[in-house]
Amino acid sequence: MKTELKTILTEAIHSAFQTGELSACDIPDIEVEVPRQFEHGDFSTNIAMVLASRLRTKPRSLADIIVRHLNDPAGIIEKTTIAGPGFINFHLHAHTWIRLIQHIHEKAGAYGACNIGNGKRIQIEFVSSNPTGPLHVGHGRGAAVGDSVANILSYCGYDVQKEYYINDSGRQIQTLGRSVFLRYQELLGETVFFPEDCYQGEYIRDIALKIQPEKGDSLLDENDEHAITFCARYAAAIILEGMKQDLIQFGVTFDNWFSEQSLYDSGEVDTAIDRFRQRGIIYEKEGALWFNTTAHGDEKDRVVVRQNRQTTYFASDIAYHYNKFNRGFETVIDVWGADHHGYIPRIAAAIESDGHRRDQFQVILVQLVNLLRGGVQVAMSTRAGEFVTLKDVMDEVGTDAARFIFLTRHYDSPLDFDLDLARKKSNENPVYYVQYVHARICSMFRKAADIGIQDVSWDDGALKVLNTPEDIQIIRHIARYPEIVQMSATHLEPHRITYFLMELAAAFHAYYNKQRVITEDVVETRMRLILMWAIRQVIRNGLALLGVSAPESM
RNA sequence: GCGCCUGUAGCUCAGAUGGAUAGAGCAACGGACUUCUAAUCCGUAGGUCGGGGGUUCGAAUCCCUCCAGGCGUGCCA
Repeated sequence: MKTELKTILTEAIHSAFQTGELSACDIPDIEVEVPRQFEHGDFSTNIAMVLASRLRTKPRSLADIIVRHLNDPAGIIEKTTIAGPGFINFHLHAHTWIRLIQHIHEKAGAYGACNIGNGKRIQIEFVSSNPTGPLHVGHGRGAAVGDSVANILSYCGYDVQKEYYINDSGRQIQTLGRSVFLRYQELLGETVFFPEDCYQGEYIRDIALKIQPEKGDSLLDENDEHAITFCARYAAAIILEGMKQDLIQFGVTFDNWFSEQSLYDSGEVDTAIDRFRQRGIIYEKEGALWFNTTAHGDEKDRVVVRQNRQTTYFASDIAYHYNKFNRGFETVIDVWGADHHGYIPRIAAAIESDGHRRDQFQVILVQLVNLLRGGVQVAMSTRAGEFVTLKDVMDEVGTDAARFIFLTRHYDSPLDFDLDLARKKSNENPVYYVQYVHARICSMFRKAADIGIQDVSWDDGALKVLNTPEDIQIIRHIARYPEIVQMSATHLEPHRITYFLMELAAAFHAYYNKQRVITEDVVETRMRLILMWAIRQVIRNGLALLGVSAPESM
């Protein structure tokens, strides 16, 4: 609709150029938007005001000229007015709106999809939790955001790959091995000192318990280093498997699981270091190897290889991101916890040093989640092993509620996750509020089938029935959906869809209370059902992008 | 100290990438079920968009500055 109006406007301006009523100039991007006020019409444009400053004339008289040159061959506009400082407001014919329903019927599951991605290959890496403990709610938010962004991007024509980066190398894994080994020794009756920097959680004991029947007490005879390495691998595998199961329950699957260790095994870390070293980007100082990240705006250079010859995580991250781009992705998105934001400049520096543009690397920083129960914050401490896991939350409130609530905030804003609210089956719970729309419409269709109405495909008769103010209002609402999807794709912001759905749900429930759908008038009923069908489709499409189910009944 | 993020109704948050009279949910108050699912709806009340400057026809939105909060600032992960 907007594009049609833009075309009409562009032609009108050109036409005015030709008659000399406007002196020719470059036409800026024409903005057409939905006004806040209903009286301001269905769409409005500020083009006259923008042009006025260029042509140094009065916006209102300019608007007047443009309006006189408007040509609307398809007859979509009912009337055009000039208002305020120079807005041109368009009021569309009811049938223009109702025709949109036909469009939705044709597009169905693809209504809202677009091709702004044009097949561009894009990778999104998320969760990527170290396999040293179960996923907690914070990871859940990252998973919900990452998965939904991936859905949205592929819906908008991008070729998306979802990847999980497994930090299965380095000190944390060593610590994991040590923790498990200590618990294992403890289990076999040895008195051990369990240090504070080891993983305190009960799950460490559970893993040790699994090793015992397999290995007996034989690990005690091996040297500690071997035993710890064994425990580390064993534990990481179990934990990783658990995370995969949790993610499956959460409805998140990955296209690829990428191991950090593999970067060392394949020599890619060394290769990356050598390559940058040859180019002088990595240099030696005080016995360590440094990456010249300040050249790309970082505060200070960062160490890649320490004095003791051990590599830092930055080293493997350089190799990892190099590897990503080598796989042909045009854009790479990382989803991180907001506490890692200090890491962006150095990764960006590494990527730029490889000859990629800064905008080919995007980071979504997800703020933390506060769990609330009874209005009180649930204490969480990873260190002490006291945390509520993602699985706990899913089991308690369900995956739909969890996913939806994780997406009810901009990722940049901390999220209060109210467990009591999430479990509640009432209008206070936004998940049910939206899902209820779908269930209600499904119920109508069951009712309609009972009285013999089966076929609800588009019919031109709808043009005569769906023209009440209530109908037009809700059609205007669903008309905005494709733009919302596009915006959330370009901004990587799934919450826009969440909000859209909540608003659409409100509009539907209001409609439902005001306008009866199933009546004795079979023809009218069928026409109204055509609209209901479209609304249900939009709800379904939106929920799908969020990874939330659309139940037939509740 | 420096950097990033945040500051909008009593509370939790949206705000179309500069538009017209700033919105929603919760909480408060008053209403609506012999009705396609009341898991719903309608109404009332609530604001110095943290403060102050600037940019322009026009600012919650962009720039500067100050204040408050969060996070970061390792040869940690």
